[in-house]
Amino acid sequence: MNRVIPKEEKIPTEKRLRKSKTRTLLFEVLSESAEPLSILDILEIFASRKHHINKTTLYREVENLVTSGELRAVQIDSRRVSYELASLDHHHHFVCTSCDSVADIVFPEESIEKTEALLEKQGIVVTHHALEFFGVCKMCT
Amino acid sequence: MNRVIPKEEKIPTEKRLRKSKTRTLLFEVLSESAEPLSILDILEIFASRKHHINKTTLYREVENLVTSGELRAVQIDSRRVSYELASLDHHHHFVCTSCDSVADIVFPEESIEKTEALLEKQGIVVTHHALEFFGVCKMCT
DNA sequence: CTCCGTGCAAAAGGTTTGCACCTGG
DNA sequence: CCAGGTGCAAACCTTTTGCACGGAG
Repeated sequence: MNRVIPKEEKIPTEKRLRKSKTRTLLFEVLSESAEPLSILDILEIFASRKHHINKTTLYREVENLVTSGELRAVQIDSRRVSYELASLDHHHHFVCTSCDSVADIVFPEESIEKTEALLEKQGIVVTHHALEFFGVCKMCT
Repeated sequence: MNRVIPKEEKIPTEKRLRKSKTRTLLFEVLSESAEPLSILDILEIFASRKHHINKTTLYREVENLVTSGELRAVQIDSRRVSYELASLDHHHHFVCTSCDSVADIVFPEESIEKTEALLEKQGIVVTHHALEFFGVCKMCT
């Protein structure tokens, strides 16, 4: 796992994150995963690796990393939020409604950019967008 | 030939929905609303109209209507699901992360259709998609 | 008379909070 | 030391389930 950690510009409100086994393992697990993981997924994987971690702690850890911009929250399942590395290239998801698997999708962004430009012209600030496709994957048909 | 005696099994037919004050009011409220409503929103509106309705009942009612294809579930807030009339033209949403308001967005579908065709060619069945833009609306800037 | 609509209580399941203690820098 | 990391219990909030009854068709 080779991650470049951006030099901090010492913004007073920002937490300085320390090293911790949990955080290291979290990045490891996320970069090995082909799809975004929910808190409960991560908890399970941690357990299988004999790293005992409290659920609450993990929730807080993940929130820290989302705030600091290292993780991205992804809403795939209406019941739970999943997370992926923010360092991944911008992409979208295909979600199989049968087995809940998730695959990355590349999508030409021009039309999205055009729409965003249109919105900006109306005085709206667009920060990000999400595009998901739903259906049945090859394995499930 | 060992002819199997046909069982009087009910083929899972759809529920026949009866008339009910709740359902009528639900459609009324949803068609008057400019944005998708969550269960709790609806409950509040019902209360303001002096129509007492149990939360559980509403959950079930809405689920029935989603199943029968009259409502569409929309995931805008990670914490709760919202609903809109399925009879609305296909569209997407802009969500203001400051005031949580939602506006409909028209978006050229060609690129999405192209991507869907590509997926179908890979043996994937695409049933639907969702596209949301997030940012700050005019009122909040 | 048979489903569907409804209410109430309680459970379920994901997420957050409060408090206390530990620990890296 | 001190702020961040951690654990535990309990609260919170949305959604689901079980059970019972009444009413439309």
